[in-house]
Amino acid sequence: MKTSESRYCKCLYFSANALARKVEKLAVESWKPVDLSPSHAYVLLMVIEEPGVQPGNISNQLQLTPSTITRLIEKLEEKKLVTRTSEGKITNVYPTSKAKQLHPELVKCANHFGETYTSIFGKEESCSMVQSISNMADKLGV
Amino acid sequence: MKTSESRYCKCLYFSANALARKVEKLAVESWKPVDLSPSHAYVLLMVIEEPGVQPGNISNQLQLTPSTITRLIEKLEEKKLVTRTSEGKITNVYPTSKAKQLHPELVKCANHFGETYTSIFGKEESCSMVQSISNMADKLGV
DNA sequence: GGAAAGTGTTTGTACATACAAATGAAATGC
DNA sequence: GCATTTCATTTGTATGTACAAACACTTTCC
Repeated sequence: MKTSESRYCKCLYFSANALARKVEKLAVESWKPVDLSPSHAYVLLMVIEEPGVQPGNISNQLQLTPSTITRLIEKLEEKKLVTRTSEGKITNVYPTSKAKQLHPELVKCANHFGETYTSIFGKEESCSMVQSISNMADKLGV
Repeated sequence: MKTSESRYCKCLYFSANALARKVEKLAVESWKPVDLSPSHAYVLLMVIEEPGVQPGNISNQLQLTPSTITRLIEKLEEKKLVTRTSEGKITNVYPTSKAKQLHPELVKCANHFGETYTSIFGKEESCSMVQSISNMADKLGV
């Protein structure tokens, strides 16, 4: 069933959620090769590309709450992909060598994801829509 | 932090999710007066406006899986807002009188929600964005 | 220098949703 | 007319995320 066949498609509530869920599905598929969920994968990417990065920083970049980041990091720690060290009130997260080895694969998945939706929507369209969507999110405030 | 300040804002994954989460927050706020979550409220609206509607139909319109609809209906049943009757393999959902009394209030909340985001984005912009977002969701298939 | 306010992180808990499998009923095929 | 497939719904279970409170450390200010 197409979203546009729904009486409720005219409501931002459903369209925004429907889009997010479908994008999520696509993303999950893209990251299957590394056996990580999209969120875990992006956290790991950040940690690899900026070793020692702090949870609060990840939280800001990924637009997820600090508690969510803690949970994501816990999982990555279980998988021996990152380690945490605490000094004082701040925590630093570092990639393990296992994670570093995985880096190229992660990048490949990220690219694949991007290419998939770009090929569906077209290049211009993709960029402008992502831009507009980010803009809307911003306007809706913190 | 604005979405646009994130390095990852250029990725559809984050922008779509960030938007959905912020819209969700706004919607939750709008439906506080009737003490229902947005999804519950929309299911209830459908049931009131189309008494006897079937879960599968609700599922299609609201773009949520059948199991999710079952859960939403269960909650509404607990709250004495709907009743279910099964004949054969099909189930019909009916509003209680309590629910019917609530109808005007529900409509008010729905309108308030719509007006809120329209006033934030502007009328044209709102419509065209909802349209584009629905379109994108459609293009992402099933 | 000690109390109060602030900051970064984690923990407890709750909710929305999905997927997969189970159920129960109807339709189809041979 | 029974076996098989299909369909609508429900149940069991898992995941992703958030909020609120707790914690641990820092900074500020008198």
